[in-house]
Amino acid sequence: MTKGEETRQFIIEKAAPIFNVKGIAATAMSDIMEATKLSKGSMYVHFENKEVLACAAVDHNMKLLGNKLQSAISKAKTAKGEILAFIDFFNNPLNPPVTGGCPLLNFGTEADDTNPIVKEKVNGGIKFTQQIVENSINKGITNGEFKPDWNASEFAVIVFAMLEGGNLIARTSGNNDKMNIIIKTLKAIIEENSI
Amino acid sequence: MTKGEETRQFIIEKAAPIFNVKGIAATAMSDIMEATKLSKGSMYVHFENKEVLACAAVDHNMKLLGNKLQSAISKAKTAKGEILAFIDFFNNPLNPPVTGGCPLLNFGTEADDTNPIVKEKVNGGIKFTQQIVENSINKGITNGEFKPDWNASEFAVIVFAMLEGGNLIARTSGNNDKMNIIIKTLKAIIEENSI
Amino acid sequence: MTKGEETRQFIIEKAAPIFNVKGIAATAMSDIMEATKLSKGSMYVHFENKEVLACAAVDHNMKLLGNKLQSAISKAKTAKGEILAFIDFFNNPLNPPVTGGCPLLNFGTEADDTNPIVKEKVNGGIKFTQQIVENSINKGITNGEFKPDWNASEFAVIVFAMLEGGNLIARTSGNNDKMNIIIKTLKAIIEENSI
Amino acid sequence: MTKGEETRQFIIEKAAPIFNVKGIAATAMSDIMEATKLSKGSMYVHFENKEVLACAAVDHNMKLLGNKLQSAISKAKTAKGEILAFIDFFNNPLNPPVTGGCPLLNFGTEADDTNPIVKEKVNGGIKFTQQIVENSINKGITNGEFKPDWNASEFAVIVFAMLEGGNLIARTSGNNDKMNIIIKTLKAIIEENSI
DNA sequence: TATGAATGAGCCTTCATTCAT
DNA sequence: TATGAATGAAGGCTCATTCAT
Repeated sequence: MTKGEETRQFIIEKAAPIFNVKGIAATAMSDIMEATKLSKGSMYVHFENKEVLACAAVDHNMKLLGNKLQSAISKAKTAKGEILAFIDFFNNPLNPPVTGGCPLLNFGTEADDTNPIVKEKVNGGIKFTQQIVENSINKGITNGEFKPDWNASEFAVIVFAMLEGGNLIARTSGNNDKMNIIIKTLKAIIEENSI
Repeated sequence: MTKGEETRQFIIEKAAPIFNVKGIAATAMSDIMEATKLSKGSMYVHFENKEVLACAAVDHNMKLLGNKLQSAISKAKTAKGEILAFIDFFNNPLNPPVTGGCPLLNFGTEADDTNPIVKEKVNGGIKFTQQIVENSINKGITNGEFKPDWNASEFAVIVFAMLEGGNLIARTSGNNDKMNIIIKTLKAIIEENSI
Repeated sequence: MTKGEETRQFIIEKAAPIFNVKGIAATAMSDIMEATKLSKGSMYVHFENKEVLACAAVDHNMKLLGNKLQSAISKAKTAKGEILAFIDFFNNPLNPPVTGGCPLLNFGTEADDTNPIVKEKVNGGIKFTQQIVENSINKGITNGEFKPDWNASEFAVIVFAMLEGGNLIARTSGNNDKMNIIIKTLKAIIEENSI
Repeated sequence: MTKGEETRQFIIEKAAPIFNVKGIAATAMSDIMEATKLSKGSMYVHFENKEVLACAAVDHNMKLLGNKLQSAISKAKTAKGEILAFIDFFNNPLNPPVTGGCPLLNFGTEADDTNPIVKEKVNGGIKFTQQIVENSINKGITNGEFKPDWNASEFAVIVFAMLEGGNLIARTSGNNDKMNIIIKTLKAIIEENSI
C-alpha cells in the first residue's frame, strides 16, 4: 500500500462513523478535516468531491458490518448456530457493532429518494446480508439440522426485515424491550424448523 | 382560523413532503420558499427557525400517516379486517400513502443520533401505530375472532417491525417482491390465530 | 394630548433608554416592539422610520438629562451651590441619572461621523449644558460670590469636558476613583474663584 | 510573516478605520469585503467571526494611536516637552491622528454597556495613555523641571479627561475653539507646576 | 389608530471546492 | 503528496418597511 493509499484509507476510516452518525447531508467536509487533522486540500487529493468520499464511507461501513457479521458467524459450529449468531449480532441496536447503527438502515433511508448510487450500494448490502441467512438455512437443511421444507429465502427476508424494524424501534425509543420480543419470536421460528 | 394560521398551515403542508423526501438536513429554507412561493421573511413570521418548521413538518407527516391509516382501518367490519387493512396500508412502499415514504422510518433514522426532539416525536408515532394493531387484536379476542392466547402487544411489534423492514428493502431495491413475502407471512400468522 | 400623541410619547419613553444603552445602529425596531408590547405596524403609524424614532429618542434622552439637571440645580440657594449641584449631578457615571449614561457622550460619539442630524442635536445639547454653568458663574459674579475676572464660558467648557472625560474613564473601568479626582479638582477651582 | 499572516494584517488595516468611523454594530462584513477587495469567505479564513475581527480592529486602532503618540512624544527633549507633545497630539480632533477619531472614546462609549471584551481593551488603553503623562511628570519632577509636589497621577487623569471631553465637543460642533480653550488651560497648569 | 402578515434586501456564517505553493 | 489561502454560492436568519384589514 503506497503512502497515498494509506492516507486515503485513513480518511475513510475516520469519515465512515461520522457519515453513519450524522448522515451524508449533515456531514461537512470540515467534520472530516477535524477528525483526520488533515488539511482541506489533502481531502481533495484523495477524493474528487464529497460525494465520492461519502460513497467510500458507505462502502466502508457496509464492509465493516459484513466483516464483523461473518466473523461472528464463523465461530458457530452448526447451521443453527450460525443463524443464532446472526440474530445475536443485531440484537442490541443501542450498542451497535458499527458506530452510528446499521448502515443499511441509515444510508438506505437517506438515499432512497435522492441518491441512486448509494441506494444501489445499500441494495447490494441488503441482498448480501440476506444471502448469509439463506446459505445457513440451506446448509442446515442439507446436513439435517432443519426441516427440508423450510423456505430459506423467505425466512432470510423475514429475519432481516424484523431485525431492521426492531432496530428502528429500539433506537428511537432508547429501549431494547421490543427488540427482545423480536429476537424471541425469531428464535421460536428457528426452533419450529429445527429437527 | 386566522390568516396567519392559514398561512402557517399552508407552509407546513408544502414543507412536509419536502422534508420527508429530502430529509431535514438536506432541506433548505429556500426549498420551502420555492414550494410555497412565499418570501424568505414570511417563513420566519410563522416559524421561529428551521428546526421549528421541521418539527411541524414531522408532526404533519405523522398525523397524515395516522389519519390515512385510521381511515383505511375504519372501513373494516371485523377485527381481522382491521389488521388486514393495516397491513394493506403499508403494502406498497414504492407508492406510499405519504409522499416520501413512511415518516417514522425516514425521520427516525435521521434523528436517532442527532435530534432528540424529533426522535421523541417518532417514538410516540411508533407506539401509537403499534397500539392500533394491539387494539384490533384485543377486540378480536374479545369478540371471538381470535384465539384468546394470542399475544397482542407482541404481535403488534412483529407487524410493525416487519413492515418497516420490508419498507427499507422495497425502497432500496425498487422492487416489492420481498414486501409481498412479508405480507404473506403476516397474513399466515393472522390465520393461525383466527378462530 | 390625543390618544395618538399619548402612544407616540409612550413609545419614545420606552425606546429612549434602549437607544441610549445599545446605540442607534445596534437597536432594532423589534427591540422597541418588545419593550412597548406594541405591534410592528403601530410603530410606523407614529414614526415614519427608525431614523425619526431614533431622533425622538435622542431628544427625549437629552431633555430628560436637562430636566433632571435643572431640577437638581434649582434646589441650590447660591450660584456656587448651583455649580456644585451641577458637578454632583454628573458625579457617578456608574449609576447615571439617565439610563445608559450621558446621551451627549453616547450619541455624540456614535453620530459624529455618520449622522449629521443627531450630531447637530447633540451639539445643541452640549451648548445648552455648558450655558447652565456659564449662567451660574455670571450670576455668582454679579452677586459677589465669585471673583469678577473668572472666565465663565471657559470654565463651563472645562467643567463639561472633564466630566465627560471622567464619564468615559469611569464607565470603561467600572470604577469611580478617577471621577472623584476630577470632582475634587473642579471643586478646588471653584473655591479658588470664590470670594 | 506567512502569506496568511500578511493577509490577516492587511484585513485588519483596512477594517480598523471603518470600525472606528462607523462603529462596530454599524460596520458590516461586506464593508470590509469592499475595502479589501477580498471575498466573503476569505474573511472567515482569517477571522472566526465579526466579533474577533472587530476586536483585532480595536487593538489595531489603539496600537496605532499609542505608536503615533509615543513617536510624537519621543521627539521631545524635556519632560515638559513630552507633556506638551502629548497635548498637541490630541489638539485637533477634527483632523485626528487616527482615522475616525480617538478609538478610546469611540469604542469605549459603544462598548461600555454591551461588550465587556472591548470595554476591557479600552480600559487598558486608557490606563496606558494616562501612564505616559504620569511618567513624564515624574521624570520632570526628578530632573527638576517640575515642582516636586505636583501630583502626577491626578494630573494625568485631568489631562486625559479634558482632552477626551474636548474631543467630544470639537467633533460634534465641527469646531475646535473649545478644544483650544482646553489646551490653553492645560498649558497654564503645566506652567504653574514648572520651575 | 392599530394590527400583524408579508416583503426582500441584507446580515453573518458555512460550505464544497480550487489552486498556488 | 500535502498545505492552507482563496473563492463565491448558498445557508439560516434579521431587519426596516409596507400594506390590507
